[in-house]
Amino acid sequence: MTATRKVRVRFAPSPTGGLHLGGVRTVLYNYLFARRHGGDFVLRIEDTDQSRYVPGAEEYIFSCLAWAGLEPDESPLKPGAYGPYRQSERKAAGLYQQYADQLVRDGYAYYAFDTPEELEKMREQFRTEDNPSPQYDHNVRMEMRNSLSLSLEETNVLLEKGIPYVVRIRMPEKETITFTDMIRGEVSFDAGLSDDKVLLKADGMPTYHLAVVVDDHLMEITHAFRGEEWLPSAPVHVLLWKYLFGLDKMPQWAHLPLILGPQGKLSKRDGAKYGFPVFAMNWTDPRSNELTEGFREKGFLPEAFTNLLAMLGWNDGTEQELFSLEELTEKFSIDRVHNGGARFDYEKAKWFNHEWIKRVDINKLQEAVSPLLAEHGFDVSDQHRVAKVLGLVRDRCTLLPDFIEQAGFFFQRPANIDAAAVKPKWSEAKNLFFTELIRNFELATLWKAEELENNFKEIAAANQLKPGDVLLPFRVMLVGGKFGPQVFDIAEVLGKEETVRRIQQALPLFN
RNA sequence: GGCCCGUUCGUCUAGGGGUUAGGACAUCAGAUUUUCAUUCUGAGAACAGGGGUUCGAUUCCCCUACGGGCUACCA
Repeated sequence: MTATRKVRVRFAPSPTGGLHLGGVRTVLYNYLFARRHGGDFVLRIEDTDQSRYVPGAEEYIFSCLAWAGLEPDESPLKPGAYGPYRQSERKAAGLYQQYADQLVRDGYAYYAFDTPEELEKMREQFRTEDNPSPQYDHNVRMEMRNSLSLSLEETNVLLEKGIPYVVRIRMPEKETITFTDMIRGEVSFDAGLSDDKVLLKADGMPTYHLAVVVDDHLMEITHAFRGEEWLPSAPVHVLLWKYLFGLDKMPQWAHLPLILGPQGKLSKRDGAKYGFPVFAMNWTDPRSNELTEGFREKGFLPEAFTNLLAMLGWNDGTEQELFSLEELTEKFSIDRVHNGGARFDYEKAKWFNHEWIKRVDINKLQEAVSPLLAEHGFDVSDQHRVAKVLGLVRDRCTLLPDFIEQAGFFFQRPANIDAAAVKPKWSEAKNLFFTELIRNFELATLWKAEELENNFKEIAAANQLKPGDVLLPFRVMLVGGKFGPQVFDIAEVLGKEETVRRIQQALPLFN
């Protein structure tokens, strides 16, 4: 690793469906690392499996990153000097075949002509209780149909006849592969235990194994982050680097701990099962029409989302837990990433969101909440007023949709008045009080919370009532129920006319 | 089955040879807010087990257990 190389990292999702928590966290760590080191963050689309192509999945990934504020420096949408950024296009440009050929030529890989049926037959044949999943490895490769077991002539005949083939890596029988992972330190594998992975498929497409090495090289990637589930195939990649480009050029690997669900690796199924989102945004599978909920639609702020993701496996060594993206950029370091998998805790996730709703810039809050309010038919044309309302109720909202309930009465007269909360303690004195209050309010010239409260208390005293006796009825009149912020603040925002009208309309319900 | 990774309160984690093992979420109990939420205070709650190494291990090493991942012409 030459220290002088510019840091370049990449996130390489396959566009096969929604983008889940773990994926976004990988993006986040990539992004943070790139920013921290003045490097580039590249988004590369791993669409080498045509059979798994899902329309819309790619666009969906772009939107998720945009929403989370984790925009790449280079991507299919924003090509840099290392394009194309889709592997299907890179394949079309002939980028992979030559390396597969080179490997075969050098004896590190071979052609294999086995059909899927033959492979299945082999697995069945060798499957025992002790070996439930037989591999295509050095133990069996000489019994299969490939350029190792066949003579050169036989191989050439098959090749000339156009018999479909794949290129497989020839894993060395006795070799220990060791490399240093940024998170785990030194890890080593016995190469002979791994199977001869397919590098190039029969359709000419590379598999992930070939593509990731070739592309990381061509794109000059210096640090490669990915989930821990990739660790077992890392020796294949290391070997490929050694054969093709040299270990000194290999990026530094960092295998991120997994994000676990209630049981095992977090899956989209967990979301529906336990009632929390697992994708960044809502995703509807175009085939099954099945909807998987996203954090955005559930009502999370992007600030909270990135914050909680960052804390799932990383901390800065202090007791601070609330970090803006800017702060994270400043403080993130890969060696403070925890090794163990982290179980996702939705309760804590909500806490993060609550905190961010309380502290985020009011303009950003407005941006996120106004559309929601508008959707519910509330008039949000007066943005100044909306800001005031949000400021008043934000403390009591954990998820964005909570604003509908918490702020709704500012925009719409309550449909139901909780008279039952008031009636048992209602009295003629109170009725008189409110009649007088209406008169007083109608004449008010200064419509300010403080002023209103003073008037309110004076009138109460004049009627031999304690303010507390009439505060709750007043609240119920304005809000409809026993909730909401300071009642005089509410009255101020509601305005004179509306406040008076609500008192007038509710009063008969208590008598 | 094989291989790999991991293991501190229920959860996310700090710490690291000698600490009352710290914080946060959640839970419970109080206080404040004449609504609710916020806020505040407090409580209970953890080093998986066994061997070493050491004057001393939660911390270092080994084994076991447990958890997880991988074991496709998927990524």
